[in-house]
Amino acid sequence: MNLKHATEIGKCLSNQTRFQIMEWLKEPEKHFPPHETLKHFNDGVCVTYIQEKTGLSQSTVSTYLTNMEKCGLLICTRHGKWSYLKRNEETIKLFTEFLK
Amino acid sequence: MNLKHATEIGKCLSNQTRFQIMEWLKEPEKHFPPHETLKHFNDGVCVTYIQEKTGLSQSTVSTYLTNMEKCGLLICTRHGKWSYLKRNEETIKLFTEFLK
DNA sequence: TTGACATATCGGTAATTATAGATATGTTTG
DNA sequence: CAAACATATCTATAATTACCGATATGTCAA
Repeated sequence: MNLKHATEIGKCLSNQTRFQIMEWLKEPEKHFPPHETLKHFNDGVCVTYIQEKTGLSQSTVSTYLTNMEKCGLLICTRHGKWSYLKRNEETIKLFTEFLK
Repeated sequence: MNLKHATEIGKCLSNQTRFQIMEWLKEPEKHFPPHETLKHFNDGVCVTYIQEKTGLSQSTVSTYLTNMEKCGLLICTRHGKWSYLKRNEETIKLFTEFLK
């Protein structure tokens, strides 16, 4: 973790919807309906569910999630036509340790 | 700490200069010259020193610091005509705990 | 292969933020 | 009180980000 990387993460956390997504993903089963094909949330939540919950457009949320993945806040796993997102606790830890 | 407050902090940390200030203030004696009137850095560093180190204008840095104080990232102590800024470790802790 | 669906990217406009200079406020000192 | 100095606030413009609709890409299932 360096200053530039940490600032990129700061940018992601500078928007209430994006920060909210990070919070929702702490407990997916609490905030999202179960997926049709997957029985668990091991790889997180699909883009559509997140998008619907935010109330923003598909393109906006897709861009959010892409950037959040780029800076390492989220991990994206593809299963068929779905992309599942989960928190990257490793990066979160590095970020918080860098800050304090 | 709630989502709105955490996002305000995120905004402060979304700019490289502001994040840098947080880092400098971890070890003031390492990054700033000693003050003329105060022998220690117990209350942090004066605005002028921070401003000079950033290379940005006085008004810009003053606004940065004001906002960083408003969201609780910094503590401002006035000594005569100088304002001294130091990190607010309490808020930083609450923020990092909220995120993880 | 084609249609349906999930996600990503592009291109544009509105909103917000960055940043500075000018000016105001508050404090010390002569 | 007046001058000098430290900091804060105001006003304006440039740069960036927010957000959407349209379109492209990728995948599955018939």
